[in-house]
Amino acid sequence: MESTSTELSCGSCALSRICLPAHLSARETRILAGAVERGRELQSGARLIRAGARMDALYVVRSGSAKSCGVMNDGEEYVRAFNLPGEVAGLEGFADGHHTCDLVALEPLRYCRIPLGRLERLMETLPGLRREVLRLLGQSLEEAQRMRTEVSMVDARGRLASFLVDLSRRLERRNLPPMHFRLSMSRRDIARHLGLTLETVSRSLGAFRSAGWVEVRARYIKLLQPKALAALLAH
Amino acid sequence: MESTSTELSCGSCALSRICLPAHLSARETRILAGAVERGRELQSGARLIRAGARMDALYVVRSGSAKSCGVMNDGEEYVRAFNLPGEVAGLEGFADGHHTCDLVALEPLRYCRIPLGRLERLMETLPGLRREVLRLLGQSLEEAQRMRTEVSMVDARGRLASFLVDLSRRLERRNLPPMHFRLSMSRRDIARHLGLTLETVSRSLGAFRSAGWVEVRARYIKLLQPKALAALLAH
DNA sequence: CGGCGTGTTGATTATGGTCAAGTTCTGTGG
DNA sequence: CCACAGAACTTGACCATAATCAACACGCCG
Repeated sequence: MESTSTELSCGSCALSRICLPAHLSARETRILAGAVERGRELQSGARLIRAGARMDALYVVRSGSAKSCGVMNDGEEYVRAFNLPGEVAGLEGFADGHHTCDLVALEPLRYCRIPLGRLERLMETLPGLRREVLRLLGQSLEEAQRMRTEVSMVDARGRLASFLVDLSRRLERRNLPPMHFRLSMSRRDIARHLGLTLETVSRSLGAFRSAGWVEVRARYIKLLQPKALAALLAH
Repeated sequence: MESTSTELSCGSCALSRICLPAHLSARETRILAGAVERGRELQSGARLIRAGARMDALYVVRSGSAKSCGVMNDGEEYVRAFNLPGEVAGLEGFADGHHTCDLVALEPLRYCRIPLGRLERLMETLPGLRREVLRLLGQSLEEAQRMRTEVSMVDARGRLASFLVDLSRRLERRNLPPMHFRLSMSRRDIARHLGLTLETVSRSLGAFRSAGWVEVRARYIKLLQPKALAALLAH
């Protein structure tokens, strides 16, 4: 949990428009920055949060990406979410003070950490931060509920299309190329996230490629006709 | 939004152990109660929250039940949640200040309402209320994420069994008979909630009946072997 | 009693899961 | 740099589950 002087503060962080300080005033951002700890770089596969562990902080991805995942009682893995830079993970721990799923790095990962005690104290005095945490939770809730209806109402290709389009949109917000990117997660992870098998993910990608909507080479994806993909959502 | 003197205050409400005041001190409960408005009785089918409307309050079911629902772009209805007495609805509105789904009464419904402005002001001074709202959001998030993995990993009977067992558990918390109850929602609503068709719900119920696990007469359900139902979740 | 909404049951079909065989990618060590 | 091994991915054949289409029964209202 070292913090060197060369590290960015929230105010000057490239992610400040996307991350927690998004709607905070300059003063609030400065105060929040004082509570943020910067973690050392983790390697791929490292576990930042463990299911069952006491929730002691919020974690924010600074660079790299992660998956929020766990195992069902039958041993099958599930993937609740993928986390890109600027996204906050571990919010579900507010339910009872314990995390219910793991947070695992998908590639070399840097992160920030906001100890819960300090967060609670800051929320007492910073109304903007209070609103922001509520907004984050509301957003995660809305997202989870939307995903749930999608999994139950949309077919395999529609779900994969939605996943790709959503990913593209999130990359765009981060000023990363939205039409040509590398998937940091395996087909299996995508499948577990969308409630499919990896074979179906593979086949659906193949169908998109045959239709000329995407170019696929291993984990590199190029969206050629995002509108055609988005149209699959209408069913 | 009338409030008569015969109405219960939060402190003496039978739901106080389940509802928002669950983890508040007596003092905090008393202060919260001052902010709570009691709505008049709505009839079945009435819409308490409309998708797209500005979020102006939190709503709590006091008696009766409701569904949180909406329509997909293809016109199909989906059901995000059913709300029992003591449960808070509309939390997803924290995302951007607007509701994304309707809240519809399934039977004659009474409710409480906490205007957002007053809630925010109270959260400034009541740390317990702050924690409680975060807990509620965390719980809804955890629930939505759990449901999502369930819809994608568990088969039709497993999902229906889970639904019945969960309903039973929630009724028990409210000191209502957990083994013999009336479903306030139609088969269609259950199907839309679980990502199934109403035929599949009907057939699965039929299978449970044949197995001797439940008694079904119209909307009246009697759980005979809840353990057998719960065992379906292991898959 | 009649009519409609709600629910049940049956026959058929289609989507995606399962099992299996191969191919490509990636990283490692000679 | 190449050879190799193991993982990740693709593709195919077959099958099971639940969706669809359809007919019918029940229950609740007038």
